[in-house]
Amino acid sequence: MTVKYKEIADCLEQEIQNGKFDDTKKLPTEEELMKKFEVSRNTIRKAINQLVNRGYIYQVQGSGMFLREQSVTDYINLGSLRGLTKDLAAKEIVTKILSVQVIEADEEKTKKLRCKVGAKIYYVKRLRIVDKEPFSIEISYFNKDIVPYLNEEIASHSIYSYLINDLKLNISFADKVINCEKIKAETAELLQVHPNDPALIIENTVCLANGTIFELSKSIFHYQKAKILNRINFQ
Amino acid sequence: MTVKYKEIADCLEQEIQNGKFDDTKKLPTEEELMKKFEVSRNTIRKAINQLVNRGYIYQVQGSGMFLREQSVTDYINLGSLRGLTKDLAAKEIVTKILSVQVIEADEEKTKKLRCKVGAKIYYVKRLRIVDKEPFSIEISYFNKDIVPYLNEEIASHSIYSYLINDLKLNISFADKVINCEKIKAETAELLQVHPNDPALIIENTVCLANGTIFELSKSIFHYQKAKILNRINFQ
DNA sequence: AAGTGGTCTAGACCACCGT
DNA sequence: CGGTGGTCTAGACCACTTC
Repeated sequence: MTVKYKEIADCLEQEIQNGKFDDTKKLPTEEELMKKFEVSRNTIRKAINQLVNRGYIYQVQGSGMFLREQSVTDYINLGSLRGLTKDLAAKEIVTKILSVQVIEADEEKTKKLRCKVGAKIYYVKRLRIVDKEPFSIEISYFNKDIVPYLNEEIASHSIYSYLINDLKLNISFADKVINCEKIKAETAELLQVHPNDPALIIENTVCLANGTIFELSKSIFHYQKAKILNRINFQ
Repeated sequence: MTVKYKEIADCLEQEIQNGKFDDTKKLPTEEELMKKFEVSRNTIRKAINQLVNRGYIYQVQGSGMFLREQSVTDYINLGSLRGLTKDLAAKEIVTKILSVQVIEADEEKTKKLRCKVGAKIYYVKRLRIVDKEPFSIEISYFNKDIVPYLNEEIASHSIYSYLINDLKLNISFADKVINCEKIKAETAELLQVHPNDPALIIENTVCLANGTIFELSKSIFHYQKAKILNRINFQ
């Protein structure tokens, strides 16, 4: 991960977050950045491209690179694959474990996780509490071939930190399907809403860099508390 | 728009959609594509990058480029900025105009559209009907400086086709905020659901390449019919 | 006309996958 | 080990914005 363009992107991201360009809303030119970081133009452009994709800036040909409006806190960031802990870093997040166990894949899980019937998978159900109020229910299934170990201790913090930093998993891409439904009675009770109230749902299929599916998850959000932000660029 | 890498990306996209690589689920190597299209490696890689961002393929270092699982046509594609007509191309879409008029910006619109108080803006309210059933209500506000003309005729087809192909607007990026709410009585009636049923909401702020905001919109979707798909890549 | 981003080339070397 | 993608460089020319 010691790659020049990512280091530059992370550095600039930090500077943006620290408000370094807030007065002009404008970044240095590509030439200036080339000199500052002592790299070629393509490397600068690749770093810049990261910031564009992360939703921080936009580029105007002939004019420059400018900050995008609005802070990104308080929203679930659909574009990141980092989990709630990172999205809502400014808030206090408590996780209550409802279940962590190894189960055998039934036919549906086999199909969705693309594993064999009877393969071992981790089943994790958690209640996420944000600023002391119930925020979401998260039900996850992990392929045990890829996530060989998991326990309540790990699940009560950030599973994604564990997967990335400890297991060194190379998480690469995901499909996310969003819809809304009437909430079921048992879930409603956990989220402290009424049965048949709305619920915002995100279903996730997450893959490693080699294309292997390693996680399925379903998150059910409190309809008054969860807002999803997605910044997109036309291509 | 006659740019090599985009032409190559569009060509490969077409081939993917035509099922050309369905047997192996694998694309030709970069070298093969360089020869086929007679361009440099960087240009091929830029084209490939488009396909990755559009959610068609993933790359595995040392191994090759592979198709992602088929994206179904029944989803609203959050990553595109093309409007419902393109997202649900396989379906019959009918648009019923509820209102098209020029209004003056109030304080709230002024702030969100970043225009002057009293500036002229188009207000468009439409009911979208998919396969003969009510699907969504779309309320849009366009800055009249940028969209000088609009009428029922245009609004009853694809506004985005008009903006891109006729007005030659350079639509570039957008913020999308998704949440869900209890639906209000008047909207419920239009979508043929019950008051207080769930509603899936997408609020959109859309910008041109130079950063100007030109559209605000709010789409209220039928909770049982709308599903949003988002394909993301970890960066 | 000067400044700044967008496209494209040619070539080098590295990192990872599979045999 | 050969094949294949990932990173990086140096330089050229084009397109758009701004003055």
